[in-house]
Amino acid sequence: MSTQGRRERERAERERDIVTAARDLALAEGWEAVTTRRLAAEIEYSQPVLYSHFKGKDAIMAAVAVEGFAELANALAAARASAASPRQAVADVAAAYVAFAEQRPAIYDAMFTLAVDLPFATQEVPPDLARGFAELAETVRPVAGNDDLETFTETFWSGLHGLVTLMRSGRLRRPGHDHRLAVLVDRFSR
Amino acid sequence: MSTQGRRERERAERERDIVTAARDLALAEGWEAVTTRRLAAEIEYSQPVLYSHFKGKDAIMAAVAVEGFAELANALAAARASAASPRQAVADVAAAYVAFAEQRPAIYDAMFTLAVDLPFATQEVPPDLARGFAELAETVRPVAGNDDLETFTETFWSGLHGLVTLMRSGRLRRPGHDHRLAVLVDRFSR
DNA sequence: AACGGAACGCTAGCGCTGCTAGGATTGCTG
DNA sequence: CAGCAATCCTAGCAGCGCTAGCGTTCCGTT
Repeated sequence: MSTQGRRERERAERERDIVTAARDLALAEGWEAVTTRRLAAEIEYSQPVLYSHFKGKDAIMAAVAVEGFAELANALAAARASAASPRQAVADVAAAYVAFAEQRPAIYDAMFTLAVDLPFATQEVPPDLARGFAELAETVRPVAGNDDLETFTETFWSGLHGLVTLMRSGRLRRPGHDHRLAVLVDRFSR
Repeated sequence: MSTQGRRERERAERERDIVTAARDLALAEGWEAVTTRRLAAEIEYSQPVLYSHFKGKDAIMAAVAVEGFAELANALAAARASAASPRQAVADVAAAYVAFAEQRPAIYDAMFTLAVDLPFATQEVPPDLARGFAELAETVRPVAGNDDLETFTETFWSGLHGLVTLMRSGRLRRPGHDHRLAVLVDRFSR
């Protein structure tokens, strides 16, 4: 009876360990360093155990991404809540978004550039992803003007995403970063 | 005398074959299908031959990317030249950029998401890349207002890049695509 | 014209990847 | 206590990018 309960608990715990190990390893050394062998060594189990929890490496990355969605949503919500004005909120939330991407590049990649087996523009979007998007939408609502809010939000999001990815891959010079962000925010706040 | 000339010619030809094969294969089946073995089979030489031309697979991808820069620059130039007005030019060039990315996703990836061993924000930017950027800059000059032109261009570029990447990875719904592009262009044309 | 040497392209193989089949061990159940 | 079921490990597969080392072919020189 309680034995089964304990085993399920241990199993859930181990699943968390896997995701945590993947996350930490990715943050420290990038996703190319996250191999199933290293992951297995990290949790002190053999490789095949991973596959009794996840369909494959992509699914593990997806799990890390889902964690990231929650973090990002929280960061955006905090930035919006503490903003002095609706206009300032746009700038603050944008800055929070960029800061998140810069501080956790590997997680950002898992969320928005790599793993594709996550549902996005469908019904079954991960709740925390929807929450983050909603935060963004509420933030820009006052400046959306006549544009459809969802479309407007997606476009603003794309701008942020473009800045983040181009800069981190070295396509944009590091300086000027704040200026570009300011231009983006300004153009979407008029 | 002429023997050496012939060999150099053949060698150059073979190098072109490699890049072409890589490009075609990537376009047809994506970069994950482009392996050094398949590439070698395609050009009907053995694998190690590739390494006498390029430092590695990344260098081959970089060569494909450089070809892409020329194509993109041409497409942007054509769109700008045939635009009815400066304002319309912004929309047309943006549409041309997006169309390029959609029609040649693999090449776009090599140019802007994958290969990193290309110089970007330095002195030795590939000429065709600089040309493409210059086209973009000239296009948006009339609408840049007081913003620094280079910064403004980079930001607009980021917006386009964000739209392109998020949509192709399934993060944005396919419909709405034209609307989002319209919003972006509108916001950067005011 | 014959030879020494360099350039060339091949076969074979290394260490790594994600992933899986099969068996041994463990622990619960009747 | 016997039998069964779940669990986890060892071993291995096919594929990856890349390279060492050998055999051949062709060139320049005596």
